[in-house]
Amino acid sequence: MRIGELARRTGTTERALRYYEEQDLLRPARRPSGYREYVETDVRTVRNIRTLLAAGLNTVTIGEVLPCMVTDGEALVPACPELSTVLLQDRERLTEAIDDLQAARRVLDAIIAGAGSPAARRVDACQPA
DNA sequence: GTTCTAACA
DNA sequence: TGTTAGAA
Repeated sequence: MRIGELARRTGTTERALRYYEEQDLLRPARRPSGYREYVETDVRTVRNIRTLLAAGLNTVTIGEVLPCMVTDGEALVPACPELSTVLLQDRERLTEAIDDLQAARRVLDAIIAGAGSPAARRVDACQPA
């Protein structure tokens, strides 16, 4: 099938599919015309890629993990034992990212709270934006 | 009408 | 990632 059909059947865009190929997540063959030719199993692969992307994994990690994943109906299930460590490591990365964002929010909250102080009365210093 | 590559107010 | 231009 060509890129348009795969995009339709996976709820993605052609742009995304070309990007996945660029990241070596998909290896579609080429027709003499230059058009990409996808196989039936690519439908499932693309769905798995999207699930992993939604889990916050980057394309490099997805490339490593993808071949070790088997789908059980709707669920993606790890098929290799070493996989759990990679996934747990990524979970830590997400936890750190969350901590950083929470710290940023605390700083912003402090600034917002300052809006009520006397120093905030210098309206002449405010630019219309 | 569909896809391709390349590039970015 | 969206979008678009220009070509096949």
